[in-house]
Amino acid sequence: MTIKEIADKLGVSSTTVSNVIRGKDKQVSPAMKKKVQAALKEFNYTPNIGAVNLARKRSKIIGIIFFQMVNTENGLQDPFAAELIGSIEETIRQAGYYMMLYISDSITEIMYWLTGWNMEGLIVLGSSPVSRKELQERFHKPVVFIDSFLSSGEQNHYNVGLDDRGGAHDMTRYLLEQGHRKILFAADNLTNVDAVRYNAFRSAMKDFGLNTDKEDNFFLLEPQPDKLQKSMDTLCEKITSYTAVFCASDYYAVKLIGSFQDHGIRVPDDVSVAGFDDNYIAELCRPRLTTVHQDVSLKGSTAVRILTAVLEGRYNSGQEVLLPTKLIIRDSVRRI
Amino acid sequence: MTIKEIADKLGVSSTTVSNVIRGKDKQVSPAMKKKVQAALKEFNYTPNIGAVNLARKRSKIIGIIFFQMVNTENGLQDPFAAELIGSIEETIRQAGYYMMLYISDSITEIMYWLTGWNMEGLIVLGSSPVSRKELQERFHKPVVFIDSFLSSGEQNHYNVGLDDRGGAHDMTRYLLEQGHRKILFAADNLTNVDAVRYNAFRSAMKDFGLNTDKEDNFFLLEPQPDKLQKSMDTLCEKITSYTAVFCASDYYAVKLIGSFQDHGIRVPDDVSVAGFDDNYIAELCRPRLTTVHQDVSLKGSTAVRILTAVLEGRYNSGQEVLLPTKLIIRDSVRRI
DNA sequence: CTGAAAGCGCTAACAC
DNA sequence: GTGTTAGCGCTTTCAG
Repeated sequence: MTIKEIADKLGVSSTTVSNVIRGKDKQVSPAMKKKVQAALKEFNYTPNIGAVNLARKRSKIIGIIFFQMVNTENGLQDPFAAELIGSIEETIRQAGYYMMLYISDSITEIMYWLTGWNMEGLIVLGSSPVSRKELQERFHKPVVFIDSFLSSGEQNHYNVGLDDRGGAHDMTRYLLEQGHRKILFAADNLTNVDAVRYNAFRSAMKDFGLNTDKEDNFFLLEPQPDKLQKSMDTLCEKITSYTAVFCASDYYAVKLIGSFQDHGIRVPDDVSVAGFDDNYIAELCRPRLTTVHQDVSLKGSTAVRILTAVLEGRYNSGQEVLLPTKLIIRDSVRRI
Repeated sequence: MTIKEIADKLGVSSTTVSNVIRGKDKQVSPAMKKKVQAALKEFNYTPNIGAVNLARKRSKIIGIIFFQMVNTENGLQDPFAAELIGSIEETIRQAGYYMMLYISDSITEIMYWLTGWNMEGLIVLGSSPVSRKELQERFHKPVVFIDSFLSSGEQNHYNVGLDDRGGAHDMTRYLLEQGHRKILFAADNLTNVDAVRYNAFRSAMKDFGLNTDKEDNFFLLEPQPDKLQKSMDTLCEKITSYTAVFCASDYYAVKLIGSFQDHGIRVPDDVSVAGFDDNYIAELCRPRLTTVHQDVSLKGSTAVRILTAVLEGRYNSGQEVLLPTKLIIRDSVRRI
């Protein structure tokens, strides 16, 4: 059922129908309005969104893209990405936009998709720095990154991140307060967010006058599925000289607790373990994980809100938003 | 850069340009073809997909919808949904379609979205039976359900599910072989997939000449966040008369193992626990979970493959596809 | 082999 | 108030 068909049935022009549809009421008589509205209802009219977009030269589509991260399987597997997408979808829908998802690391493909659909804006998860620059050059609409870092002078780009610094600092302080001195930080890389977390850990240690030597306080986990177990085992052997390990994510923390258990090392009796993120596994495992909480849904909705505000010309805050963290004390760290 | 602009620059008609773009080579001279292709490259032409769709009266969009399930939070939180979406996206993209995601349980909203975007097909996750019938009446294009059930005579609808029956049967057999006789089945409902699993459990028990009384072998978990812990506690108190519990999902199994531990009940020494799904938590927790594996990514890609095959008129298998399960024996069930 | 013209469903000046 | 008309960017007859 098209506007024209409705108009014909009513013996009026399509402009009139279009006008009442779009609420340009002032230009149409009350009687006509009633009549048209009745017909609209009767024939169950639904606008062809594509046609509207073509005519209005916009799309109301917000693209969500995953730059696939290296060394990682299907990025959507982890609950973090899932919750994020869920909250993004909800916020987009409520704002009257539509969402298209694309997972790729080919800038060519991405650009084709972006311009082909005339996307109004973009939300990027897991940005890789390489393609990042090209994006900047070839896509001239607002883009909001999640957990990324803006370069200086980056126009029309926004970022919603986490106060990783504060979170890691708080956790380190807590470990120190519980009497721990020999603490190991474990992560699978030392870039982006993980670097921030590690540096905050380090600086908190330093403030306490403790050893800050990377050789001594950092352990690199190999993320590849076939190598991860081996690095966990290595860590288990090495652990005797430490009383606590602070993992860059809950996933690794829980995995590590399991490995410790397999090696007959008790948590937290023999060694304490702390995580980061407060995933749903943090409360599922035993001992329950002491970790740093972040509000993932808020991250997603914030990203969308910034984007829509920019699109509608009503954004006036900074390009960078850092969400707060919260220390969650459970059972995997003990006082010594 | 539009077709017309390119055509003007080259001094040819837009039809010619369009022809080479669409590979209608036979109708255009090799020389012309080269020339146009060069221009296309030079000006970095990208078709306006919306315009193409309008002209061709199709959309190449496949809609993915979540009927929000009752009693459940953001459905996307769980890793199952996440992995599913990931594999669906990948398969859709590779098949040359686009994906739009929508989470809603309002049939009105859904219909608006579906017809407004002229979706070519639909994949439904977590269907609720109510809206299901309306969908059937109002959307006359192929829809593939995941983990649902087709009513007889349902036209143009497909379902990809799991051999839940076989999986639950295998697990029950295994528990019996390990010497268990008093087995409790725990789930948060007795509909859909969970009903199939429970019935298969029951029938395997019956085949073994064992008690099949629901009062005695079924425990209802209250899924609401504030009530779940209480039902877990109740289960823990009740457990003395059983030697094993078979949970309808890994999530509950792991949660239950934690609760048992909290109550000083050892798994698998005091009681065995089995799960279903083989989530990534199944290998993360301790003891590692004995469970029934399903290939979630395959589920997603199968759904998309069926849909695209139907759309392209090359589907000739049944409306119902049941994916196989596999028994995964780990450490949460012991021989008694 | 190439091009003119109509049309996909809708919007937006601009007349009447 | 209501209708006419010209597009939005592309495809697709149908002539030449």
